[in-house]
Amino acid sequence: MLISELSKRTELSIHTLRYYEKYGLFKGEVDEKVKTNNYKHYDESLIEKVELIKEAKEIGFTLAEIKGLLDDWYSNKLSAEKKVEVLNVKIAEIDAKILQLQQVRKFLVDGIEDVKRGDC
Amino acid sequence: MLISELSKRTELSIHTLRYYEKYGLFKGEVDEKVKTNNYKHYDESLIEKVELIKEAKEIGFTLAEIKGLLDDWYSNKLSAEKKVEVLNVKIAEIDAKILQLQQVRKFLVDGIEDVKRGDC
DNA sequence: ACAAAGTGTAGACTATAGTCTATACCTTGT
DNA sequence: ACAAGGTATAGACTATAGTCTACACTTTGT
Repeated sequence: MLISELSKRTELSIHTLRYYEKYGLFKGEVDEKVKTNNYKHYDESLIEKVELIKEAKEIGFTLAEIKGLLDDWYSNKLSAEKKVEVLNVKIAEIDAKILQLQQVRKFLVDGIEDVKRGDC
Repeated sequence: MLISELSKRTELSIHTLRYYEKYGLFKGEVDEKVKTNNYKHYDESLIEKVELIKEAKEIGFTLAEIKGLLDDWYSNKLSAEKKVEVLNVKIAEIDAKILQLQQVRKFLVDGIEDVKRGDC
């Protein structure tokens, strides 16, 4: 698919997608058979990858971190053990974030109790 | 306490604290009895408030959102019902974030399974 | 009394992550 | 064939959240 379809299906602007591509989060392929243009084609599987990027961003990972993870993942320079290790580090980071969220959540729930008791 | 103590105890730089103060997240009080300077004094209770700001930031709230919440909270313009409502909205946002984290976590855990099965 | 360290303000600078504009070329429908 | 719309690239611009510098004044230790 071309950039506009990718944009529609991922609900990211063409600008943002190009920014991500230039950043190195993914890349499209120019059809070598076509000499008249250099339109880039994006694979069906990219949809899922972009969705993951979106999720990762929303939960607070930076583009640099996401790129690092994707690079490691698709490099084939990493052994299976290393890949598992990389993933476990990220899982630990996520668990830490979940804990923080639960702390702030508790703070807010306590706040509601205070209000209901008239302490505020 | 003065700014340097606040900085040490919150582990935020003086620059950042001044930025937050100027942003309106909190404010120090100038001692009216002292005419020679306009050093600002910060209340003991601010430590906890700043910690909350730090937590909220880390879990992805922007300064604008945090300011909105704090303003509502300390405004006394809100009825108890409104306050509870505001808090419930934030709790719902946090729950959504936790769900997202769990989704990405699952993705990574599945990734580990793939690696272990040799799919990657 | 003097130097060193603390405080306040303003404004410049940086990094991250876009977002937009201009320009030029290409494709498609009629 | 031609207008309308799609694509690529480069570079300018924006917003958020700091971070740093310069300058002036104040406080404190010796």
